[in-house]
Amino acid sequence: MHSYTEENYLKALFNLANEKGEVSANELSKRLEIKMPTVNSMMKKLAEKKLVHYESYKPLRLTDKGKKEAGLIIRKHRLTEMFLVQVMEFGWEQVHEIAEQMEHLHAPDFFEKMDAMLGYPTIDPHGSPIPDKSGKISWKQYDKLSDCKAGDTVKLSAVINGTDDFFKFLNSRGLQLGVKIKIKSIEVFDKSMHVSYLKKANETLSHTVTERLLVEME
Amino acid sequence: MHSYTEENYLKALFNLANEKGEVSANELSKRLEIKMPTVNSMMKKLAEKKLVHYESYKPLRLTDKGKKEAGLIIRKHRLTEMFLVQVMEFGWEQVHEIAEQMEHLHAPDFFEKMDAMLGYPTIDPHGSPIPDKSGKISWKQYDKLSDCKAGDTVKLSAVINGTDDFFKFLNSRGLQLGVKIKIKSIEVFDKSMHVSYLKKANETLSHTVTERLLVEME
DNA sequence: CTAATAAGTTAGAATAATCTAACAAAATAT
DNA sequence: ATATTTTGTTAGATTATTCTAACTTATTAG
Ligand SMILES: [Mn+2]
Ligand SMILES: [Mn+2]
Ligand SMILES: [Mn+2]
Ligand SMILES: [Mn+2]
Repeated sequence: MHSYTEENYLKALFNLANEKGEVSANELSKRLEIKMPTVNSMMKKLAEKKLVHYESYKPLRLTDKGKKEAGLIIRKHRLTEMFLVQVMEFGWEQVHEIAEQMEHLHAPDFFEKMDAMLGYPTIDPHGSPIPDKSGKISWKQYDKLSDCKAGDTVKLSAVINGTDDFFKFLNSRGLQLGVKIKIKSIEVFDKSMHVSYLKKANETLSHTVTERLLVEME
Repeated sequence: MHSYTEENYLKALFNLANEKGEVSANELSKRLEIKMPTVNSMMKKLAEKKLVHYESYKPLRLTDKGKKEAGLIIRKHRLTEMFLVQVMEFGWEQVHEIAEQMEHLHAPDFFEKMDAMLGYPTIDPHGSPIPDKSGKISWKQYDKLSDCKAGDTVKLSAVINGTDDFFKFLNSRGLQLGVKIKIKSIEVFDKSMHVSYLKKANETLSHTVTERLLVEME
């Protein structure tokens, strides 16, 4: 079995690879807030365990085994978040920190039960896909709201880089997953969008916001 | 904050103190399956942190602070067990191992929510008291079934030293908390009891069993 | 009341995870 | 094409948790 520490490295590697393609030791170090030499030796250790491909001065890559392990940890994280929201009635802004700890539990029955209680969900409360039991993720084709044009009508489907503050902002504007948003116009100046949704006829969303909202075209 | 490791020492000290009164380094070492010298240095470390009273060659004692910390960990353990049984429909024999891990989560909101969902329970699924929010435990006055006399009618209120196998044995006999048991006779030879309860007119319980069942007199 | 046994302690070593300082390689900017 | 900066690596140290071997104190049995 892998330690709590090793699991956090795997998960960070997996997430960085999906965000940026290649993963450098430097990015990993920043993401985990752990100094480079520590990361470097951990990479050698994970390479020993056949979880990472490591070659001096080359970008870091997870092996298939590493990807699977990471996927299974992320599965536990996202199932937990879904459980906390659906069953325990937490807000979507409250669940990440708790899931960050619970993802390290070694309790297959517990997560099986969660999964069943939730009806085998495929996305978490923030719209991110839940990896299957073999650790595989199926990515949806979402667009950033910031890449849409005036006149488009879209459905809010996922939130990325969601911090506590950002979720609170979305709550205060009544923005939840599933909400239909109509883009009325876009300011050339600062790329802010004038949109309407639900009972709101005219809301303004800054580029900082629209960049973090993933939508599906209607 | 205390490490996972330190928390397990505190909990073991607390439980041993309640079972046996005084706690020796030797017993603690056996309970935790950690060698004596390791336990010895951990005791010095916990003494530094004012969690344990340590004097060479004297029995170990938790400080008030230590008792409180231990109580709060046990609170999390037992709330978790109750949640797993009541909300997630696990069997009482399945929950201890999961709770053993979850008791170390640092997530006050999570346990608050559990507590509320359960209606602020005072006992766990095995009949053990759940410490309050200040870590205090209120002990109930239970008797061992093995200490009762022929003719007594009692209510099964708690199970001690409950292993997986023991819970499965109780399940197979339909013995749950709350069941009314009438003691028909006791074998002098081996102290086994002939009892009746529910629809069972004549069951035999060995001393090994009756010793682990705590009951209330009717 | 010794002698033997059990319990507790000290010393020294190992592994995991982290750090800082120093050095090497690769990438970037004149 | 060099100089500078950034990135990656190595070396050496630190803290936490554990161990075995050796020694000391306390308890128990004759
Ligand atoms: Mn999350
Ligand atoms: Mn984590
Ligand atoms: Mn338990
Ligand atoms: Mn534990």
